[in-house]
Amino acid sequence: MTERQPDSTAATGDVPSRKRLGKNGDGAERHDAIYRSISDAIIEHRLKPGARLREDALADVFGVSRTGIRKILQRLALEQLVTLTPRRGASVTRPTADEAKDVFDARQMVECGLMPATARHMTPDDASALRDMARREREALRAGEQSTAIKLSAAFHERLAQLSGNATLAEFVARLCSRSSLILAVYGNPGHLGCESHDHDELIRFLEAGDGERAAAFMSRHLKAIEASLSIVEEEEEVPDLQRIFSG
Amino acid sequence: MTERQPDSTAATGDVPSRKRLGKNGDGAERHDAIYRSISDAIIEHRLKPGARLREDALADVFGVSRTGIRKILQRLALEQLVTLTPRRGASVTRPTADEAKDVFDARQMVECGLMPATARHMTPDDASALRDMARREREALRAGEQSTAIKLSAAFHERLAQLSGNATLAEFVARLCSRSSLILAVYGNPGHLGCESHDHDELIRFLEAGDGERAAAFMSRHLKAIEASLSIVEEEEEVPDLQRIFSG
DNA sequence: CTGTCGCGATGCGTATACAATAGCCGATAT
DNA sequence: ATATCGGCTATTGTATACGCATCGCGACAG
Repeated sequence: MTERQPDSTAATGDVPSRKRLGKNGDGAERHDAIYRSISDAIIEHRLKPGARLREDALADVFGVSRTGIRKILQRLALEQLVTLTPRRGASVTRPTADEAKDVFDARQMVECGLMPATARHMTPDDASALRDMARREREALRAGEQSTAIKLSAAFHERLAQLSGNATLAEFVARLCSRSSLILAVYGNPGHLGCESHDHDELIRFLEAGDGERAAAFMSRHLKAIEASLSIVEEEEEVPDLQRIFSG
Repeated sequence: MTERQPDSTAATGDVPSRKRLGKNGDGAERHDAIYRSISDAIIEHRLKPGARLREDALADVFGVSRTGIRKILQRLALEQLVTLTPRRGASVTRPTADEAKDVFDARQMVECGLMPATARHMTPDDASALRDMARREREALRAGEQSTAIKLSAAFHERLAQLSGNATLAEFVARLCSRSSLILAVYGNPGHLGCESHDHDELIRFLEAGDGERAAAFMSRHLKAIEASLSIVEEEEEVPDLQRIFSG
C-alpha cells in the first residue's frame, strides 16, 4: 500500500483528485468523503442488502489503510446501514420485517409531527428549492434513473425535517430515510418506486400556505402509501422448520 | 503497557478483575463494558461536561490499548456524549442552549407520542417493575445519591419507550435521555433534580389503566416541568464580542 | 519590560505488523 | 460412496510504532 493509485476515478468518481495526500492535510475530509461514497452507494442500491464489504477491498479501492475503513464501517454500523458480525466482517444490512414496521411507524410520528414547525419556518426560497428537488426527482424517475430518484426522494424528506429547525430530530429523520431506502431495496416492488410522482409537490403547496395540520395529514397518507406498496413477506429467513414442511 | 495494574479499582470500580486478559477471550464484551463504564460515568455526572478524556489515560486505566479506546470514544461521539475535536482529543460534550431546546422538543414529540402504544402493551409485570424503579429512584433521591437518582430516572424513561414495542424509537429515546442528563449537568440547578418525586408513579397509574391519552398529556407536563426547571443562560460561550462589551 | 520567535514536549492520526479464528477443502476411514 | 476430521487460507481484531500538529515555555531583541 505504499504506492499510490494513479487513477483516482476508481470508486465513486468524487475522490478528491490527488491533492498531495502525502500524509495528512485533508485526512478528516477524505474520510468523510469515503463515508459518503459508501453511504450513497448503499442508499442508491448500488450496494444491495447482504453485500459483503471486505475491509481490505475497500481500503484498496479508496487508497487508505484498513484503519480508516474500520472507523467508517463502524459509523455506518451505528447508523444501521451495515451490519458488523463478530468475525465475519461487514455487510450491507438486510432489514427485517419488524424493523421495517418500526422505521415507518417512527417516520409517521416524527415526520408528521414536524410538519407544523416546518410550515412555520418555510420561506419562499425554501419552497422553490424544494420544488426544484421534486422536479429533479420526477425527471430522474422518468429517465429511469432509479438510483438518483431514490437518493433525491430521501433528500427531500431530510430537507423537510431540517427546515423544522430542530437539528436533533432532523438527524433522526435522515437516519430513518436511509434505512427506508434499504427497506425499499429488500421489500419494494421493482418499478414501483416509493414516492408517488406528485405527492411531494402537493406537500409543498400545503407547507407554503402555512397549513401545517393539512401537511401533516398529507404526509401521513404519503408514508402510509409507501409502506402499503411494500410486499413484506418475511422471506422465511430462519431455520426452515423441516418438521413442519415435511410433516405430510 | 506490558505490566498489569494490580489494583483494578482505579476508574469506575467495575473493571472486571484481571481475568486472564492475555489476548482475546471476551474482547467484544470487554469493550462493551468499558463503553458502559464511561457512558455511565458521564450520565451520572461523575465526569462533568468539558472534562477531557485523554486516550492514553483511558487506555492505561482500563488496561487495553488506545485502539480499543478510540473505537469506544467514537461511538460515544456519535451519540453526542463526547465531542471529538480534530487534534485536541475528546471531551465530555457541553450542550448548547439550542441543543437543549431541540432535545426537549424531541422528547415531547416522541415520548408523548409513544404513550398510547406503551399503554396498550403494558402488562401487570411491567407495571410493577416500573414501580420498583420509581421507588428506588425516590429512595436514592432521599438518600442524597444524585448519581444513582439521575441514572434511574433516565432508565425509567428509557424503559417506558421500550415497552412501546418500537425498538427504533426506543433507542432514540435512550439517546435523548443520555443527552438530557448532560443538559441537566450544565443547566440544572443543584439540588433540584429533574423529575419530581411522584410524577413517575402517577404516570404508571395512567398507563396501567390503559389511558394512553391521559398518560401522554401527563408526560407532556412532566417534561415541560423539567425543562422549565433549567436555568438556561447561554453562558456567553462564543467570542465575547469585545466590541460590544468595551464599546463604552 | 514587553513582544516575538523558536524549541521541546505532549498527544492525536495513520499505517503496518502480528495473532487468532472461522470457514473451506481435501484426505481418509468405514 | 459418504461422513468426519484435520490442515490451510482468508479475513478480522488488536497492538504497536511512527509522524505531525498544536501548545506551553523560555530566550532574545527591541
